[in-house]
Amino acid sequence: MRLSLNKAVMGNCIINDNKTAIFNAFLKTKWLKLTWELEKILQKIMEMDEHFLPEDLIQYFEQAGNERISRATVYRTLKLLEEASIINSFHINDDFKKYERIKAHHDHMICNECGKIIEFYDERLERIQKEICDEYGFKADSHIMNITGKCIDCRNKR
Amino acid sequence: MRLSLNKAVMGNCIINDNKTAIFNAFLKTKWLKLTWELEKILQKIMEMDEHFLPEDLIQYFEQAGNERISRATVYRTLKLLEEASIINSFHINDDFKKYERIKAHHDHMICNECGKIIEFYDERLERIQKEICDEYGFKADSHIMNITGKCIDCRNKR
DNA sequence: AGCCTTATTGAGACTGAGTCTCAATATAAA
DNA sequence: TTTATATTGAGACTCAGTCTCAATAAGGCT
Ligand SMILES: [Mn+2]
Ligand SMILES: [Mn+2]
Ligand SMILES: [Zn+2]
Ligand SMILES: [Zn+2]
Repeated sequence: MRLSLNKAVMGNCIINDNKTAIFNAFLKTKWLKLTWELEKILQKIMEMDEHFLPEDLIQYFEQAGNERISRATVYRTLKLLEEASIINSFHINDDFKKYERIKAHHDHMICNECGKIIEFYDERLERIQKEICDEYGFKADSHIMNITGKCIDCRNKR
Repeated sequence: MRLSLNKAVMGNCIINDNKTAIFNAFLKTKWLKLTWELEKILQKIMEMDEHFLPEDLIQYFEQAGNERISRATVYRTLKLLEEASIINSFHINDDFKKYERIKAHHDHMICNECGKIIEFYDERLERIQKEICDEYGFKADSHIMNITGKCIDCRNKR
């Protein structure tokens, strides 16, 4: 199914949805075009669980009743959204790449018993990281910090 | 090629090589057997670059002139060595899983221009992580912290 | 040293996440 | 509306990693 980006759709997204406007601005800088598919994918990401797999989106857009978008387009769009700093990706252990919407920067604790992901942010950690980078003359542009172990709930079970 | 684990080989490895002894002890706890292949793989890892890919080992053991060990065995052995805490794995960005020998714990800065990996260790970082985990009642058993950006050499080129 | 149970090996088939191709189609700027 | 350029989807493809299974090796026991 191919729909055109008519005024009604534009009215929903470009005017009212901040994220779509940001994404469109990003696309313009690279002479890329905003399509109906990109909008739908971004919209779906916004209503989904914060941490998701590409496969989650692919399945959604394969389900009868939902708009159909191909796996190729889903992957292409995820790359663009990451470049546009709207989403973020990271690996948990051996598994696949996971994505999350970018809100404020945070790090992760991952329970290897129940799989729960706890987000935290600590100013001291960030400051010290900055100091260490300065010592090495390293200009950081991002970092990932994942702590794995056992969450409080799983520890209490027993 | 299949060789038996004769006394000469044992003499080289089990008696003299601390790591092989440790690995063997680990294997015993799981009723697994120490084979000539496992020894060769561990030995090769010890003489290789500190950060390596499974594919590096596979290629080595496929080269004419070297002992032949299958890709299945390489992958199986890497898993065992990781379980035995002799090696460690982590992801850099989108890429594959990388392994490294475990020495002392350290974190990584990764230059996304030249690919260089800088290792560092900072007591303050570790202490604060511990404090944060305590706050959440989270029992950490490991963490990965990778900072990506531009190293000093790449910054000076220009 | 030899027996015997159990674990390991390698060839190659297989899986599945992610990429690529290309003709048909949509976008956006003029 | 026209036109140049970007995007899409179907499905082939890649390739890291896993699995299968018959042949073989390890090592505990006597
Ligand atoms: Mn998160
Ligand atoms: Mn390292
Ligand atoms: Zn848990
Ligand atoms: Zn560099």
